[in-house]
Amino acid sequence: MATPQLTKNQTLVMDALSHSEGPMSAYTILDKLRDHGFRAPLQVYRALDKLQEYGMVHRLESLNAFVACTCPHDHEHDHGVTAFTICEGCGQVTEFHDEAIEQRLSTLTRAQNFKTEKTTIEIRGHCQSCA
Amino acid sequence: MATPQLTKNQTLVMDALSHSEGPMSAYTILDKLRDHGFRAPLQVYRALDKLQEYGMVHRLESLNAFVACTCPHDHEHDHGVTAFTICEGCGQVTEFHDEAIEQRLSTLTRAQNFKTEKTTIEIRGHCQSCA
DNA sequence: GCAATTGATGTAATAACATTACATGACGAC
DNA sequence: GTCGTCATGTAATGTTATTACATCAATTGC
Repeated sequence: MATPQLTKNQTLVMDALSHSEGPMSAYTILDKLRDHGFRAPLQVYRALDKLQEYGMVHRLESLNAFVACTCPHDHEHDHGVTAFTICEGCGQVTEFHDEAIEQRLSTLTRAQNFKTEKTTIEIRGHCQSCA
Repeated sequence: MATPQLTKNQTLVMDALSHSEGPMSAYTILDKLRDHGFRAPLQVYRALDKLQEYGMVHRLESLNAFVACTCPHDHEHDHGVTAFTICEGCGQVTEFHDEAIEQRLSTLTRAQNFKTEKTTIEIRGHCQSCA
């Protein structure tokens, strides 16, 4: 999907996430953006929905939080399955992609005639520094 | 981990989940168990925590819901990584395990010196009937 | 026996996350 | 200009999860 011009709110949310060290909850983003006129959760959720649609933001299901995509490419093509390691110590999140896993999952879902729409892979643990 | 004798509340929650077609939220479980004396969310969450610890229940992060483990074995040994397909149509959840994926993830996390504690794999889509 | 500890339970209150409903404004197509 | 569409603003509410504190039962050590 081609990334369209972002709206004002989408830009604000994207910037907040980009400049953050780690993942942020919707309400944390809201608080960061109060100075910029944000008043209600919905403003954040609406922007996040679009940004996810554009592939610029990922939702971490196990944290109820959001991160900017760290993928070096632009977002004009699909990157397939996205996986994350999430450090319980420092909160660091690392995004990665792996063709082999993607293939294998595809084989397995195909075997049960399952039509995949979205795949979530999240690995909780401790990073090298926090082990 | 050897499965200990379940307490009264744990048994009630486990039975509720076992007899359910699909995943249930904590609050849905609570409602089902009002007749059995449950009054507060915490009673459910405490039981669920233990049941997950014993490997008898899995949490579906992308649904904020819980399912009984469908693994045919008893729960006295680790089954490694658990993955799920989740149908958006009928709500059916299928649990599966795959050695190849486990190996591959292990290799990848090892490469970043990441110590895995819990792995979440959830595939949202449509099952054969609902496609 | 009987403190002391541990683990399960009960209850209330609150925190954290997310959505519904409805109103308004900006802008291009026609 | 008016219609349709999309972004926005605001309030209210719904859903999920935790904190804090009190009680009770079983076990241990003395």
